[in-house]
Amino acid sequence: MTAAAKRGNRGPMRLEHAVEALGKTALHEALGLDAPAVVRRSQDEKHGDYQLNGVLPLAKKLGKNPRELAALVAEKLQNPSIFSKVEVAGPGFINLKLTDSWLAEQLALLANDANDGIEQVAPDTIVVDFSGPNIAKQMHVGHLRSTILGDALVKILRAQGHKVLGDNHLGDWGTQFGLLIVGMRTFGDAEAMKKDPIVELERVYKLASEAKKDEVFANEARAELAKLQAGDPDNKKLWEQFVAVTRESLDVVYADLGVTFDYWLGESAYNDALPGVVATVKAAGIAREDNGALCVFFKELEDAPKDLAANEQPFIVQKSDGAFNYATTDIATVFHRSTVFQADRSIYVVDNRQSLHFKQLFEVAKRLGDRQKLTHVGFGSVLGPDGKPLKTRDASGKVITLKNLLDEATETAKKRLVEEELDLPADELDAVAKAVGIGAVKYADLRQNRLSDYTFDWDKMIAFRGNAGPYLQYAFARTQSIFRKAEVAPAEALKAPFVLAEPSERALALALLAYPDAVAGAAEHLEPHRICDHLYGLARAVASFYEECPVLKSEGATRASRLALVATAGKQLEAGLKLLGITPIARM
RNA sequence: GCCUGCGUAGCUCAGUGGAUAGAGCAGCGCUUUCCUAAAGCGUUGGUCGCAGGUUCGACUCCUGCCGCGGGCGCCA
Repeated sequence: MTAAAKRGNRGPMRLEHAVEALGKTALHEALGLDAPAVVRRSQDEKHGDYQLNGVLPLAKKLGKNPRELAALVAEKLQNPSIFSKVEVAGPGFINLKLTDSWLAEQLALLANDANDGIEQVAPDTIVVDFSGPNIAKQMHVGHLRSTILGDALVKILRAQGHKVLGDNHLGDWGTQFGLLIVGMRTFGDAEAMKKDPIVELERVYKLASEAKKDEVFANEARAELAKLQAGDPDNKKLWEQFVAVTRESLDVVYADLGVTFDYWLGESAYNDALPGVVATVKAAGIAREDNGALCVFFKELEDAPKDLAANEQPFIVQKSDGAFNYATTDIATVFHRSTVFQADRSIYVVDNRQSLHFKQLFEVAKRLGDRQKLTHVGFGSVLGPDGKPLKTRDASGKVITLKNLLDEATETAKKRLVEEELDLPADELDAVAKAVGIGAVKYADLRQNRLSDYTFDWDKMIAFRGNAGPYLQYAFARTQSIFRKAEVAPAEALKAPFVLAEPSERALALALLAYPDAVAGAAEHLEPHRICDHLYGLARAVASFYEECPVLKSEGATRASRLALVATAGKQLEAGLKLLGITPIARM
């Protein structure tokens, strides 16, 4: 039984699914076969609300005239309580217009649904691995994508009913610590370390990275790393200090962003498991030694995926000096998620540049018997206005740390709020400014397809105009403003029957009813920007509705219905913003 | 060289094999005695990189080419 069937007629449905199902039934009745109805929203409203495209490929297959076939199907679709118009058009499309009363009925289900209409699925345990910053570095704009995307994905999957574990897989182990230890001894400034430890760590790390070109320095670093990994107490103490200092600076940014994790299992958490991983890989017979390192060569394996086999690049599980690397750690992490977390799926929200590594990792994990569904959610790089990878300083020499960006966005929002001279209580000003500023930064990142590179434009990001975070917050605030004046609680208003008379009321209803499909699409493709698109469309529908339909000045059933529309829109904007990790504000 | 991603309006970007390819910004014009103008309405703007192919139908799928980026041995 499907989730929708289980729910019976008590909960709302995904509208597109519902129409698809009606279409499928009609195809079956008319032609005696099962085929997808291929239902899509109409691009142009003069073609109706939805169109059924499935007849055309069938006509080809059956060798029949598509328009005649479409006419047969259209006949079976006749149902005056659901469709006000069923029309064969063009080469064999069937245009469908839904009745106002059926829309109103569906809308009432949606408005009063506990999950805002989001389809509840059979729950999986899903680990979302995101953010994963490195020790000794401040977060910069490049870290935003993984953090924001991952956080949104956690929330979206949770909203579907999954058990989701957010895991921050910190880069807290490995070669860089040898460098840091020697670097601190050579270049460290105790005063600076007290004053602004993360900045000092970063400075020292940069110097050490330069200095490692010198063989003596590099050897020293390797020796200190070996000591650390062997459990040397002095080095362990230093390592702990580096991690703690970094963690402090990270916590400030995560607090600003409102991002939390269920686990902080960095690379160091898997140290003890690494020898076992190597043993397992050896036992599976998929690796061999090459130049002293233990490597998996995919072109030597049976049935290896073509792109992996075509690549010379081996997957190195143990280095020639016997040490382990990130491949080893990542395999251990996969095992941990399977055995300890009982995860059905793991999702890695990591830069596209690591896509080969993840393909290799997933293939190896499969060959080692892991049964999780492993997915790499990649994303493009952050580019500067010149189209090149973003510098850590902008043209004016300003350091683009994430903290600086968030602070400036908040400042700009605050300035704007003061200028507007709204009736905002003074004690709310800072919180609202923060919600607006940070919401703008998050939305600017989330609204784009994650795969494309991202052109970072500081000014645009804090312009707060058009398709931007503050516009959505503004749309929500306006809905709440109406209820303050109406002196009715939105939850009460929702209970009124919907009357869809004006075109903008109908358009708003259609926009609202598309939410469950948008969330399902975002979850299926792991693309939060689908929710951004939906919410922006909804906010526009609400704005147009305000122009055409006075709410408070209307009367009787019309007023009650309009209040219900505003309440439903407000509820959905609020829920949708929360899925994106953006704070809805009742007053701005 | 091999692998991989991208190329859509002046700029930044959407676009499930379907009808006349859409937004925002920028430009031009209009709307505030009216529930928040961070808004609304209108308008200008396109060889969907190029060439083939598959298809009733291609921005979408396939092949080749051009252009830009990323990855390519012990960093992560």
